[in-house]
Amino acid sequence: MGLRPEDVDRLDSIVKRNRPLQRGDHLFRAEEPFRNLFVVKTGAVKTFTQTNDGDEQVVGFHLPGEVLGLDAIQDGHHGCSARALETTAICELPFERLEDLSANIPSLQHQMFRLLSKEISQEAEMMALLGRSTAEERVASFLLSLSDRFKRRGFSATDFFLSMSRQEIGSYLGLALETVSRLFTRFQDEKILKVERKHVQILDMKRLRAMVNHPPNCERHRVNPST
Amino acid sequence: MGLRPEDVDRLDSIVKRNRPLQRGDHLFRAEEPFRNLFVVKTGAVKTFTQTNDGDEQVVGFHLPGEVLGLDAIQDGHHGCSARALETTAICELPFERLEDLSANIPSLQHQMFRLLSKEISQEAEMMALLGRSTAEERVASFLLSLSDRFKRRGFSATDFFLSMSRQEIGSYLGLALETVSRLFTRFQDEKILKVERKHVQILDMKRLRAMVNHPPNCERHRVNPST
DNA sequence: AAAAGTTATTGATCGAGATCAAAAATATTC
DNA sequence: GAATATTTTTGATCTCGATCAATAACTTTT
Repeated sequence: MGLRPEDVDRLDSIVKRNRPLQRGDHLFRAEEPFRNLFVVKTGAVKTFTQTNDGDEQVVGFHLPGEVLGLDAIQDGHHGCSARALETTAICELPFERLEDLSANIPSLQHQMFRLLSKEISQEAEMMALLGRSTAEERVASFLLSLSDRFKRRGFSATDFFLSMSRQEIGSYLGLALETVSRLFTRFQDEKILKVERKHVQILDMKRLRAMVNHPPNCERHRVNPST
Repeated sequence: MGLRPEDVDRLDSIVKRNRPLQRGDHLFRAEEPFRNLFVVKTGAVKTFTQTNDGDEQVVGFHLPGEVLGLDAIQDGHHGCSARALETTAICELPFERLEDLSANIPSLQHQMFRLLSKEISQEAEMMALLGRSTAEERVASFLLSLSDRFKRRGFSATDFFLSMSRQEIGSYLGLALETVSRLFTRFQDEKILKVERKHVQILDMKRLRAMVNHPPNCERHRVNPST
């Protein structure tokens, strides 16, 4: 990432490695004071908030290489809770030490700004998805996003396991769990996917991509027209 | 913000002030190279992207004191376009210079991290809103958000002008413009608002807040159940 | 391996909000 | 200020996806 080897060592020296989390273990809880950023090494984590009517709203899924806790820098408290979706190894980065290092290593400061900015871009994209698309488009986007992220980490882009339930996917995408399930079934009928419970294979990446770029009813029945 | 006076001078020395934008003028366009962050001094700006079917998707409204361009740090290109909604005064902050200064002024670096983190938190909140709430809740949230932001800047929290159209509000909230219009009418009938085209007065802040915290059908007809 | 609990699928029904349509109010142009 | 264009309001209808319900598949416990 453009850091000199000796700077990498300095960064490495502040990283704490803990014993792995088991499925269901909390990494942190909403309202807790913020001390560390967390990086997923292996496994998967969900972040979520409690809605006013008591049930949980998933705000993100975090795969290996991804950072958690960026929203908490703001006021020193976590705005959401984080739980492991499966056995998960995590690194801890004490944020104060990271700030000190950043002030002394310009390229690290730059990477930090980029990291935060990337999070902002991705969330903006998600807002656009939630604001305008059909259920079909949301599920397709979700699968493509997972596929990309697995690929980037060296896993298969077309054959992977979902570590989250239909319920959690639905909550994240603003859909009922039944709708998610039905779309998986439909995509399978259309030979776009092979789905067997948590095991997903993408058979026709092209058509999946086309769903996101050219939603089914481009002229009529759009969610947000300006015609 | 915890900066020493001499640091404020240094920060001030890199700020550029341009002539005001007129309604409809572009501040920047999607894909353009990123050089500066922008701060709204007076007026209002919308940011938006083009959807694949050609029309515009509003991703944010920016009022005095708010910063634009944070999503572009990531890869050096703007991910959305920005246009003035009314006559608007803007300050420009050359980002490279800001990075240099940040490396030398720890409290400035800290403020930068907080600023980026705040943007992440706010977008996460918006995602939650788009993911689970009814049209009523969205419009109520939107009005409360504007009210807060005006108040923070010393304007009236209960009496203000919308600089954006119903269309733009709808696009931002993931609703049809007709739905926005109908809700304004309904809130007026219920004596919660007085709306006269762009002029909004909040008559019953309590009930408006209650809509966001206790959505109408808390038990049934929720968008995302987990019962 | 049977029992109990979870999670996922599938079907039937219903409603919030999108879409279509037209009129009314406001803004802009000539 | 009449004419044209834009924005907003209001009404009627329709659809996607939520909700309700029941079964099926899988997991965990005993």
